Amino acid sequence: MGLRERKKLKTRVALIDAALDLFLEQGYESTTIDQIAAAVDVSPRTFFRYFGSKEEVALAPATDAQDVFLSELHDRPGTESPFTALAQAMRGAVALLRDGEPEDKQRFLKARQVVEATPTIFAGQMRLMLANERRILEEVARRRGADDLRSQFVTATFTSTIRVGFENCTVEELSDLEGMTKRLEDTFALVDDLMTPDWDR
Amino acid sequence: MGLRERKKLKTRVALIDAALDLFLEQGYESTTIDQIAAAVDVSPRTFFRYFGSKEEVALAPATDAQDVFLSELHDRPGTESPFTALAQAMRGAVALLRDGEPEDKQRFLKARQVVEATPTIFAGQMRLMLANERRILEEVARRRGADDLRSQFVTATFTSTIRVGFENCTVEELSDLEGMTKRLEDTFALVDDLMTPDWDR
DNA sequence: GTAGATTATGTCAGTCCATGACAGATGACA
DNA sequence: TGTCATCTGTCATGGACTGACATAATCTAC
Repeated sequence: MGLRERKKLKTRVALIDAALDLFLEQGYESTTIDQIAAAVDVSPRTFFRYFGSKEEVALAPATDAQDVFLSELHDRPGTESPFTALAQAMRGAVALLRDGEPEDKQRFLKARQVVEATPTIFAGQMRLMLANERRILEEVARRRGADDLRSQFVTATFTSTIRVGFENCTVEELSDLEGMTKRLEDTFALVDDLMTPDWDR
Repeated sequence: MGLRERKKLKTRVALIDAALDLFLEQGYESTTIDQIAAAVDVSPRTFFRYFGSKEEVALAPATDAQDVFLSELHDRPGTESPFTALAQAMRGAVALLRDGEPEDKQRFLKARQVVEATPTIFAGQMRLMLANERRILEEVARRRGADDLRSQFVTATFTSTIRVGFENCTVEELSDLEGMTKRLEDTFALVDDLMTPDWDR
């Protein structure tokens, strides 16, 4: 990797970190692009060369996490039922974060706090999840061998499950991956309980 | 109702109609507040006295529809299971729209087209639905006698069901309540199929 | 290492969304 | 009719974003 590429990556991460710290400190709305840019010592115009909007920088960690999830999903064995594969991919993504760089984990947790505290950002995350849902649907349809209403429902149920799991996290659990994992497992277990056997086949 | 009050209501509806027509004609992003205000012959500043943001005017019909739904939900008999009550309330809300003023119906369908065509507005609608979900959860928890994870899941499943039903609408079905109704019924039937008996009790 | 091509960055000007302040217009009501 | 409350327009401002252009940094080939 050349110097230029490394420098860009560094600036990008610096912008995300500066933005998240400012958002947590003084709130998303009252933080200006000028402040974020000044903290990293770049011009405001440069900020917009890295991120298309103020919202995008707040959602960058979530976006990255979703990419990790999708990559995990593609690695799941084809024998697993759709929902099992989705749940396992989620566990895999969380495990990667847990065993990875502490800085990445911190960044992810900070971003989650910002998302949770800011309605407009929360809506943006929903948009991300729905965009992702299309790619998840492809995988579900592939495993079930049918791109129909039922595949859509399986996919939407997974999205709901993740969402409800996250929503139940208390403030302290938001800064702790273990707590988040437990909430997710509880919700996965409930789905197993309420669905008819092979509902996702 | 006094003249002043009637005039305000008239201006509000005129702003919504003008905005929706412009959004459909030239797209949401490329429509300016100035254009909307000019079409109704008020100052741009006045627009913001009726709507807090450009997004709000696009979501006004959706907001009204959700209020109707909640009111229907409260009217459902207490003997119905939570999910049944939710589905029936939805049917009731659609029926009200079908049998009501043709203009209201047209406005609702136009707004749905704009929502469907504009990602940022779509995200906004998600935010609306999630805000509503809290009030729906109260009703579900009341009927089940427990404000727990399961009540949350029932509520989230309902939201997903509505969303999937709407998503499946083709472009022509978006301008036709009957088509939308059929999609919703298909999705309700699927839920009945995939869930264990009394899953929502 | 130097020249020339690429690409990143800063500066500047401009548009649009959104909000506060104030003054004038209009409906409400005794 | 006169007074009061409320609505509206005008003006000024700040902050998000974008296009255009010049400068500076990196890369590539020699």
